[in-house]
Amino acid sequence: MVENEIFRALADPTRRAIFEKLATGGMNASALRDGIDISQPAMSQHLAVLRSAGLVREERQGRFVNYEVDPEGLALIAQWLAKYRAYWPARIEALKVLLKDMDQ
Amino acid sequence: MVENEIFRALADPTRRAIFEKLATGGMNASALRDGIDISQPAMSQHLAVLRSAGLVREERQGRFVNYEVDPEGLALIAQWLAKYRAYWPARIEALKVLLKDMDQ
DNA sequence: ACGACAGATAAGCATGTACTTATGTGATTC
DNA sequence: GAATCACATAAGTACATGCTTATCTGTCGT
Repeated sequence: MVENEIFRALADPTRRAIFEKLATGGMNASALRDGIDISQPAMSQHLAVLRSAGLVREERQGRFVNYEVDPEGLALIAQWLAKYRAYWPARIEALKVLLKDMDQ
Repeated sequence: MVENEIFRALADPTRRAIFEKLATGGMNASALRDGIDISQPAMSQHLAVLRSAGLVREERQGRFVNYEVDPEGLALIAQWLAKYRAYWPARIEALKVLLKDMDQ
């Protein structure tokens, strides 16, 4: 089950921090490390989890590996969330505004 | 951090199943149990986790406790997701359709 | 070809988590 | 008011998870 890996991946605060940083722009694993207090193997392991969850994708560039946000994972969360749209109250307005933004 | 509790709560497949069932309509803890193979204490513990994450809320009714989906938690996920709207590709179309649904 | 570098993988360990059984707490029924 | 019911809590246990240190793989510069 794909949702399982996604939510499991995001359940860890360090992993969310990595994802958030990656969302500011693609970068390699070393660049990701500074600012976050984490060892090289730990980072590598976290990236592997995020990648297998479809939240992040990699691209080899010589001896560097460039990581970037994979929209696939985000889309799956949105799909999951959409199943419960019946429970959305007034916040729908906010979402509509957001949608308009995306549309331009 | 609230996001932490939410994602942690949803990381467990049993808990997602409970939430999903609850999304079909509020019900008490015993009613939630049938169909899902789970002991009474386990259910109680899962509900406590979902509740403290803001995904579910309870209402005492005599000796029963009625549970229902709490929109608060869902809204927080949506907010989290919105931070990454820059990464949404063509799926925006799908979301727009969804939005139209919600709007009617 | 060799050393340095970016990153992945392996193995071990400490802590977290989801379950179990047992028991506690209120509300209901007789 | 005693038994029963719905649910919560406690304590223990097996397994998952995130870290560590050590090592491996592959690429680059010289």
